[in-house]
Amino acid sequence: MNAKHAYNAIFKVVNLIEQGKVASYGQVADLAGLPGRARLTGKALGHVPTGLKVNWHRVLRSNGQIAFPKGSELARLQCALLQEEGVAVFNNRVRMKDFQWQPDLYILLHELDK
DNA sequence: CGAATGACCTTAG
DNA sequence: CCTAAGGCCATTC
Repeated sequence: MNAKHAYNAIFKVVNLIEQGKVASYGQVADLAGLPGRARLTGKALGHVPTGLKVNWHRVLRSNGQIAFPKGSELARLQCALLQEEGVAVFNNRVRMKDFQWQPDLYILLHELDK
């Protein structure tokens, strides 16, 4: 599997995350068939092809923290986007217990197997 | 081609 | 709560 396919798989998984829910980089990597490559997820989200819409703001660190330094432009943006979707963000962080995405395995297999 | 660099993770202290 | 260390690996320099 080359990098291009990996990126596609990642984008696909990220776009499957439902509104009002969040997932971690590692979780996305796993579901995309890239176990142990959480960093690649971050890499991918940092190089989204222009014109392609990706729900990057629903992806957080495994502990629920936003991956950007607090106060940075991107952090503020991600915060705002999440709150618009009903996800409570406190001090640059989300309570994973309350908002973590529970993937629908049926849809997941159906979507990724093509 | 080797070294540095990340939108990371987990465990241990 | 925090730091440190070890693992991961595509991309860039």
